[in-house]
Amino acid sequence: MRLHTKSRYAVMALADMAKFENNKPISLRDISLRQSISLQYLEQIFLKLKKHNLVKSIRGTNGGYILAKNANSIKLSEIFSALNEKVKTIGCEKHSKKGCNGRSSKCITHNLWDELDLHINAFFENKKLEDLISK
Amino acid sequence: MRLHTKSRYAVMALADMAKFENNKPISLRDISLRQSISLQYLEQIFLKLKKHNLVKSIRGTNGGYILAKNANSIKLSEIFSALNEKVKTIGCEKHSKKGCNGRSSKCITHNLWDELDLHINAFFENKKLEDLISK
DNA sequence: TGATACTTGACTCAATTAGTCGGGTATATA
DNA sequence: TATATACCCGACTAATTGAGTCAAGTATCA
Repeated sequence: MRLHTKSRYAVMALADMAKFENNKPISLRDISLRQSISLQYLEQIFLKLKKHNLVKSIRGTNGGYILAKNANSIKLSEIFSALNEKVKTIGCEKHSKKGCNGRSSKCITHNLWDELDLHINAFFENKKLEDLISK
Repeated sequence: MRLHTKSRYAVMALADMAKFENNKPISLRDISLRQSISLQYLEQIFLKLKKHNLVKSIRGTNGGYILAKNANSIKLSEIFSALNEKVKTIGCEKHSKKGCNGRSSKCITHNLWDELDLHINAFFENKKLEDLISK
């Protein structure tokens, strides 16, 4: 069971931004150097973060990204959903009332995976970006 | 973020056994048919379950497997650990006090992944095999 | 006008997982 | 004692898919 690097890097990068915030745009180059993440990989990630309104971009010289909202109001769940990270219990359509694995009824463990999903999402729902940098 | 099929099938198979338990060994063939899991894949899975003392095997005609303990005392965490399923936050050695990603210090999100790990494990720690079949 | 930095799609490479194959061995039952 | 059943186990294949790179942009500042 693993998280994708994109989600992990997204959280790292945003935490980095929150930490080094000073009203100026932060360039991906800086984040790349500080967090040891390839610049071009970061570009892919920030494209998604931007599309989901977690960051705003400023182009050109001295450009970069700024957080679109305050770090204390960005939930980790938003970041993960921007990156399309989700719990996949393959074969069981999540929340599906229909069958699993092509069978006509729900599989014997169907409810379990649903619960697990809720349990994990609750974790991300209750964590804010700010929680990562304070202290 | 996904579970391996082996872990999922292991839970399904054991739940199946708990459900159809009647003091006789249950053959993998039966489980295979009921749960639509390939027999040979089940064999791989049960090898591990056996090594971790979750099931006992009886060889020969009318052989099969029986649960090594009562369904209400088998924690899902035991099943997952038998199958080597674990949360991997690659790059950060779990619980490591040393650096992440080759850096000298802990990465900015290190504690987060530790917490996530604990959170997920707690879920499996509190679930018993029996919980899946009652009702 | 040149440098900086965001934008975007396509592509490669490697790892890992899912699942199969085939040849065992042990045991119950007829 | 023969035979069928069912566990045992290592090796192998095939496909996915994720991680990360490449290349060719476009916008903006100084």
